[in-house]
Amino acid sequence: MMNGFDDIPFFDEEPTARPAKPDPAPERPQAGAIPSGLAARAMAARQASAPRPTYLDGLNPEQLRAVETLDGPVLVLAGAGTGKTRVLTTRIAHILATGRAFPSQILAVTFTNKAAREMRERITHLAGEAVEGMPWLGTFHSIGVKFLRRHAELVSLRSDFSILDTDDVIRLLKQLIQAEGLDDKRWPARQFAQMIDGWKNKGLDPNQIPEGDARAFGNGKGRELYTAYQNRLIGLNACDFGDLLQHPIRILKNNPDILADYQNRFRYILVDEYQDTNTAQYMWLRLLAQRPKGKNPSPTHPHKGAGLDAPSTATGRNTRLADDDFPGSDPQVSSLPLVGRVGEGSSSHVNICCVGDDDQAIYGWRGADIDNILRFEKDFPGATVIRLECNYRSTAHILGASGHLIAHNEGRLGKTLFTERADPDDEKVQVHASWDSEEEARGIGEEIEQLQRQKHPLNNMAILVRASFQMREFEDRFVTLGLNYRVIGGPRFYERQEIRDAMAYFRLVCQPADDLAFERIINTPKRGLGDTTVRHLHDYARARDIPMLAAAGDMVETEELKPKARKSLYDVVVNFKRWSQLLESTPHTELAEQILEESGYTDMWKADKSAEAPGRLDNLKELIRSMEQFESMRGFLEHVSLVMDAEQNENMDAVSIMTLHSAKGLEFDTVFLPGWEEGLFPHQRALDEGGRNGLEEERRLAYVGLTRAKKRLHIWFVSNRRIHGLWQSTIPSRFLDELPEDHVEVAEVEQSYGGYGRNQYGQSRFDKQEPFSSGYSSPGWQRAQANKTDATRNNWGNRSGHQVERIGYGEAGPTGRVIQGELVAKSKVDTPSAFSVGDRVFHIKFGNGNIAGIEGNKLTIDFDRAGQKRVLDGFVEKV
DNA sequence: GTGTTATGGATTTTT
DNA sequence: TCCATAACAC
Repeated sequence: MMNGFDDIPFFDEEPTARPAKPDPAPERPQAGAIPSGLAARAMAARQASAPRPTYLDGLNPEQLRAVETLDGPVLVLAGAGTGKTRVLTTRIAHILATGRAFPSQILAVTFTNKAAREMRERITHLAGEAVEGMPWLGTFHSIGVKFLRRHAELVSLRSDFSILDTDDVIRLLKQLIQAEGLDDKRWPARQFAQMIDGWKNKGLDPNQIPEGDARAFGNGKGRELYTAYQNRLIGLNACDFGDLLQHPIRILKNNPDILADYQNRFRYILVDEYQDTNTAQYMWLRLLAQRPKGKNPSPTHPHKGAGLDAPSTATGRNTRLADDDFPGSDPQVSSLPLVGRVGEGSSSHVNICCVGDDDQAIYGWRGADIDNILRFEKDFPGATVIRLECNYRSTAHILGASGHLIAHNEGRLGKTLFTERADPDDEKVQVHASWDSEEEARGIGEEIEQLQRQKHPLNNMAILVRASFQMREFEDRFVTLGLNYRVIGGPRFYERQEIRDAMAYFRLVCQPADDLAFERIINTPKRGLGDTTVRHLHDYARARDIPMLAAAGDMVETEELKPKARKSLYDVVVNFKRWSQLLESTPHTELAEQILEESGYTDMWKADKSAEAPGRLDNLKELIRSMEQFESMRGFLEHVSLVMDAEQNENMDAVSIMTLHSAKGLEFDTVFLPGWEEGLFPHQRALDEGGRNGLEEERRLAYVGLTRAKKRLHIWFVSNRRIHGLWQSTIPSRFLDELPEDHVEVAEVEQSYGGYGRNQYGQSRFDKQEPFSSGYSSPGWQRAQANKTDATRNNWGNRSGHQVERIGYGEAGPTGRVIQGELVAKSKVDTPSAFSVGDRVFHIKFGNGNIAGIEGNKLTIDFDRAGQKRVLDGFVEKV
């Protein structure tokens, strides 16, 4: 099987020693010419006798080493809360300050826009304005776009290509699937979109995908469909997200001169969150991090004498370096006097610095390959590996608990975090048991209110859940309590229907070939242009290989359409023609408003009587407002396609609710982790689909959760949870067993709730809870343990009495406890229910009742006290 | 061409 | 249970 990067040579293929570089004596800056900020500090740094620059103050020895080891490959293993971002930003400041590179010669990649933004801000803070000229600081995707806009023609695109989001992609794929004569229900476009995404994450084009993969979809037509999709994208002058990396890789591979150009340009490469890189990103990095081949234009000092602040110091010019002014291309720059210690960075290795934490790799499911970080030293021979293990975030208890948990994973690079903080008042990690998710939400609400009474800001608290369905219960509870909360993640501004519709109008005006935009809005608002008309247009356009808008322009001249549709379509065509003409002459916000007005789009929502309509109109206004910050409509569209998020209201004091995934990188004084039950966390599907690796990723996710907390960490689990409308009894997460006793205690269960079901139908397992300090010996805990083995049979997705596959480590873990039932396979067989209608049964949560109906293994039961509920048959017993 | 009922599926998510 | 999407009737 081709892996797509056989032809990328390794770094050490060219072991030739670099020529000796000039090492000019630093010049003394001229009095009065000293600019503020970075340059001044840089100059100070350059003087042998001068004290070390202030931006290095306060770094610990490892951090300092990570900042100052500028030559050759460096892997910084930065544990949670060890100052990763600080190292990264200081390192860049240091490179700039020592004059080793221009801002435009540094490639710094992140995964999210947020991380890129933060990095830019912090470098600016450290280094002053010079960094605003860092054109190659951004996400993999934004850098990919920038590259691709320049070289689009090499992959048959025009530089004004549009970027499709997942929604567009799915609609397009659906068309293609139907065009192949396949049943789009049997072969869902959504699933195929994920497959394509997976292939692109691995850097595979249609010819390279494994035969098995190709056959697995669409009656064996996977490869044809993928090919057709790529062709269609070119036809649409569009890219999907994967292409933003795929196309650049292809361009770099096929054009050695371009590759060499960029290899020369990027003197320093920095990568954030390296553990999350996928294969394609790895390939791209590896291409760029190679030594230029062949006719090497003196890589040692490609820009003679171009120390960073040479221009700014000497002339005051160029404090903001434009995109293209990398040294050598600008005679003014390259003729400036030699100032910095240029060329010192040269060695036999490339200056790539990757920062990451293998213990926080939680994106395997979307193509991230944790092996990239585990393999670093092999990939980059002679690499310096620096471990940041001093944690500045959490208490010793939190650190102890999380470290103990993550130690259960195999295949780690291995770090042990420590803290210098030792406060006897720090509380241990608390584990709370509750009866069901409602009580869980109540309990956490109480705790929050308690903290609030002690004047702790809500902004410093967060609830981190495994799956987003868990959020609702908290929201409901907080609404009744009148407690401010903020949901992070969730549906985003630019994904709202009205925003996407409006954007489709704008897209079509800027890019008349954007058929997907055309199809989205041609009948929005309703114009009587339904499926049949669209199909006509589609066929016409396909037959002549022209965009649909153009086809519409043609067809209104013919008699093919019914008069009504024809008139309607004519109006649309004329409108778009007019708007396109106004594009250059009218201010873009004005034009945007005009488009939404004249198309009848805003009227559509004004006429809508539903509750959401006014909100949607507000959103449209907000959209126009946010356009103001951009120079043109095109610039705005580009921004939106890459930056899908819009900032939240941060002025309000509110508890944050989010998934564990979106919590990565954040920290809070108090963190609540609800839902630590088998099946939910670790999630059953992760176990089913990912096996041991899946479990380890779940454990890393748990580790991420634990390490978000600075002072207080409260973990909760429930005995009963409703999943897909069915009540199921649950058992505590195995991760709870993996927490060390000396840092954890079981919180007292407050009796005040008197929740329904609790004392009526028997005691909760944790009613008589004793703290962990007495060992895991409390009756409740023992019962839970007993239940655990027992309940494995009745576990999620498992039907009563089915066979259970046990794959254990077999060995005692660090707790000294044997982990059993490591993975619980999902049963696929539906055995007929052993119950019949009318049977009298007992359920642990709802008590006694009579079976009213049976569908497979799902029972509908009329309970004496709880009313009618649906439960799985495994959770009731005959009485 | 549009409004209403059935069906099925239901981690995690960035760009 | 609950949501989105899809087939169906008007």
